[in-house]
Amino acid sequence: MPAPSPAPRAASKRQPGRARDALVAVAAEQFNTVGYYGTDSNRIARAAGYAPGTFYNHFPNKLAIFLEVYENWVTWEWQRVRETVTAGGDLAAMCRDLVRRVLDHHRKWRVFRASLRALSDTDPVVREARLVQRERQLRIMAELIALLGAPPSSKAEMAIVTYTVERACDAVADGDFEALGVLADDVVRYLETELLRLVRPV
Amino acid sequence: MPAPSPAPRAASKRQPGRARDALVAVAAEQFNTVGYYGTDSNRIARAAGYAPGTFYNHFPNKLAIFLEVYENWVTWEWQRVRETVTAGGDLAAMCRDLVRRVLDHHRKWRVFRASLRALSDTDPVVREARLVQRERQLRIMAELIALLGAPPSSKAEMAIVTYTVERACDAVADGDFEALGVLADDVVRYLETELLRLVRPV
Amino acid sequence: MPAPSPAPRAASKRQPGRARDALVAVAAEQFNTVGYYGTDSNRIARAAGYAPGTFYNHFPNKLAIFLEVYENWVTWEWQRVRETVTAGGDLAAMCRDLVRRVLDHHRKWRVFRASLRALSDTDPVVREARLVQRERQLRIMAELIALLGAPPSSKAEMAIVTYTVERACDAVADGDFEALGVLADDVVRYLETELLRLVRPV
Amino acid sequence: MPAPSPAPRAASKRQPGRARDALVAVAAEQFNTVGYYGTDSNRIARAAGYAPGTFYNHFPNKLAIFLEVYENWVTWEWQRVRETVTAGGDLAAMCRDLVRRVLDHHRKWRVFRASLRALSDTDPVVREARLVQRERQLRIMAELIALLGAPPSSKAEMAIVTYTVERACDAVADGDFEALGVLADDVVRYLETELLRLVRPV
DNA sequence: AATGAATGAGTCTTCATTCAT
DNA sequence: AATGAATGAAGACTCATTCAT
Repeated sequence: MPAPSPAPRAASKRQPGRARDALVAVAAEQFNTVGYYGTDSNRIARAAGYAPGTFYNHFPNKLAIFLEVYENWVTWEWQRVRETVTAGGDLAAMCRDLVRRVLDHHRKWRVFRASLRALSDTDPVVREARLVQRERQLRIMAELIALLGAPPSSKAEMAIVTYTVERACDAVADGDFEALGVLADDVVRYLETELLRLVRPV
Repeated sequence: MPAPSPAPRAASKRQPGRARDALVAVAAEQFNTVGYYGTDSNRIARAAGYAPGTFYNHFPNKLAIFLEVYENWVTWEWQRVRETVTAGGDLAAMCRDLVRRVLDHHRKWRVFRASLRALSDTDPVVREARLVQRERQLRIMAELIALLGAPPSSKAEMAIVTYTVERACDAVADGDFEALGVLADDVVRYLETELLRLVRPV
Repeated sequence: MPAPSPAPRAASKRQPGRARDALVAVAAEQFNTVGYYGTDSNRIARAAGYAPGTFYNHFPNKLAIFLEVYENWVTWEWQRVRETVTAGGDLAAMCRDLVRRVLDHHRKWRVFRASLRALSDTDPVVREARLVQRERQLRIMAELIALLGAPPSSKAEMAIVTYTVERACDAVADGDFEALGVLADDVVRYLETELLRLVRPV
Repeated sequence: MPAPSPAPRAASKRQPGRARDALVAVAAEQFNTVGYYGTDSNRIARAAGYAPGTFYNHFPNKLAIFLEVYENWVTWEWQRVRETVTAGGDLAAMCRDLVRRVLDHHRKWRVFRASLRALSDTDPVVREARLVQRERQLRIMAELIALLGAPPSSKAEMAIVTYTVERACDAVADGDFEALGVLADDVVRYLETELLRLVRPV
């Protein structure tokens, strides 16, 4: 029995797609600040400049926007990877650049990734979404390896490298190594080597 | 941490330490079933055979019991590792056994580990606790390596192997590899090799 | 993520069963004032002198307390019927008294009955509960008829009379007849006759 | 009220009255499926092939369309009754036919009638509307009785029969009798007899 | 006449935590 | 040590209604 409400506001907001984008942007920022459970859908809407109800005009529930943020995140990451790869140049330098960029991305999205990892172990929907994104990443990886003229790697190899790099980046981003008195540089070098091995042409 | 035991009968109450143990056992099981946020402190108490208030006679808050479960978890894991190492025998066989056991442990505590990973990225208290346990693990690892007569490894090396094994085990436990059509056996072999490299005497 | 809350209040309230009774009483009154959909669980609790959460310590949801009010309602009604029947005396006078009392009861619970009727056509749980209460009423009716020495009626007869009386009482209570310019007395006389026919010994 | 027709194609829009009819048809179907409170005005519009705003171009609020559905319902019911009566023939056969048709109608609109009954006990506007329709029904009834050459009945008599038939039909439609193990046939025969008594010429 | 994005108060429900007994 | 009724702030989600276009 919702009571009648007054009319909507700002005319500036009536552009279609505007609200959805604003919502996703704010959600990404919130998830990356206070985590999934610390984020409240009403706050996302308010912070984006809308009323709570607007959120549910664009997403069926909180999880849906989280999944959308996730998909965007993967897209962003691989766009940067592709940029680096297509820029060409020395292989070793490229690997260095790659690791640096991926690391930056993980560093920036530390808390969001924490939530993602946590949820995918608890929520079947997130788990499924993650699998989908992983497949996507493997496909892109294979494509980029081919682009470099390297021999195709086995799915197992690629999967292991993907997980290793990802986890290591998360760890560096989380400051785990640093906190343990280990130079992150050592880890970075390790990752660069692993990558180089993967993309080195015969 | 012994496997969760059934809730104590009324008759078994009022024995010192009894309630606390029962609560921790039930909490471990709950965290490993529905995750941290899915676990209800009242429910822990009830499932253990006590009233909600009793929970707070033994733990200041929900996080405290989670941390206790975590510490128990680490203790238990390394007890098994130590057993395997001290049993002696062929190095390669030992590594195989080690990986298998650790894998089993992660598999069994899959959901709990998911929550732990998630929380440590969001909650500073959990993060701190995790660091403490990591140091502990590194110390135990160095000790066991020495026990085997292998040359001491760098902290970086050990940390990397620790993270790699841990993440890989989590991934296998989560069925990630399986879902991707990659045989987990390949991963297992990879881990065995990494371990062997670490503990091999000069 | 509910925030920690301060301690409970009034010591006078800690008597077990007290809260539940107060909640049911207030709920009955609310349902009978603004209907099921107009009643809010937080308001029930507050009006009973408790916090919102207390409601859910006693009932799983709003429907549950509605059902409890319903069951109580039936119990009250038939207690009054039984009183009248066991009081003995002239059959015709008894029927007059019966109709008057049932009518009073329906008049008093007009709005609640409106909600009950509406819900039982929409909600399968309420529908089921209603059937259960109907059976109960039929059993009591048969028992009372036997008590009066009247020959047993068929289930069909009793069911029809039950429905007729019930609907007619609802209609009178709702003021339908009155509003139509028909004297409610005519209806009442009709019901008395029907009842008398049912309970008249051979 | 003709049976709800499928939502109009885009091509059929912009014809005067078209939208209003489509909205009413969909609303009737929705009210009869999920009840008044289960029906969403936005959904009515969408299902009819229009945007939410269009709904409020044709009706001031949700209640208004409900009332319109109700009026249509009554009109339709009495059209069928009139058809049967004017068809002439044997009185007893006619009464049988009448009861069957009214029963069918109630059966088909079971859930809608449930909502109507509920609302009229809670909402004064619906209550008023119902009274208006009742008067209308009584007028039609008197007219039809005269048509049959039967002596005029008292308003009380007609009102009682109207209520009885209505409630009994609702009960049969709801399956109440069936659920109680009573053959609906018995009820039907009872209603036929009551009707016959009403329309039988001296 | 139609649109549809936006509104926002309202409502149910949860659960970590307290404290008088 | 144990109890368990009570707390109450928080948060997800709904939906009748509006209005600028």
